[in-house]
Amino acid sequence: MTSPLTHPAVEELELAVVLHAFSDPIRLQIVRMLADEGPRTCGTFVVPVAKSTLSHHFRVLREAGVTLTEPEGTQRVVSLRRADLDARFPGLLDAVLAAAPAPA
Amino acid sequence: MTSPLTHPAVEELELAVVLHAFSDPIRLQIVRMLADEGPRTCGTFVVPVAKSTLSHHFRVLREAGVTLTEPEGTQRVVSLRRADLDARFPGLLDAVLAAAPAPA
DNA sequence: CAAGTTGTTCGACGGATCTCGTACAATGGT
DNA sequence: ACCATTGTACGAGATCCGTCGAACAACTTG
Repeated sequence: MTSPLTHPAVEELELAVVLHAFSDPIRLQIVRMLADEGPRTCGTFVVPVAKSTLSHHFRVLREAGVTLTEPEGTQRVVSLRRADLDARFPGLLDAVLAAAPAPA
Repeated sequence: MTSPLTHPAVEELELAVVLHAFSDPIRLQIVRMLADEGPRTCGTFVVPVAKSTLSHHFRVLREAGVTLTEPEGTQRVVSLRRADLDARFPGLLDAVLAAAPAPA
């Protein structure tokens, strides 16, 4: 609601940063939900953390270039930057998703 | 030289832990060297950190299940657990290696 | 305009991480 | 035996990370 929502460009994505974004159970869960059910607003993610913590994770994912966050009224729609990730790190997202928990 | 060199079993490998092991530039560099030139002793890795720091990174990689460390006289031979990683997280190692720096 | 909804920001806390230098252990060679 | 080589273990320090609650900002709706 304040910041200009900065996202890194495709050529700016760094492998170590993206991997670090993936290396947290909560964020992994978020990525999995995004992959399974498409873009959603922040509030629809049911994870066992406080709202501010969830906001923190969205920032990490966004700044790493994993997700795209777009304002939409009072809410924010979060989506996976699948094409960008595939272009920069071919196969990485698929491999992570294939191995991510709760594949059911 | 002291510890019994514990390695996690294949079924014990955790995605978040492995990803975290990959999410450091130095360790990424180590993994790349291992993939490119096969098993090597600890001392043959030329990285810009102190010896004790390098030892720390080897421990992180080993405990995550990324590498196998075997005593060999005074030295220790480090190798990639490629088959185990592929079995547990298909495509992950390849994707990381394909995206890792210094692909030349 | 007032109130409610949605999500961020801030400060704080505990714990983990990366880094180093020094000291130590284990093996091999002289 | 003694020493050199190889790598680990042990603090220690600085930084970062994940977590929370409380306060704030932005937009929608009554």
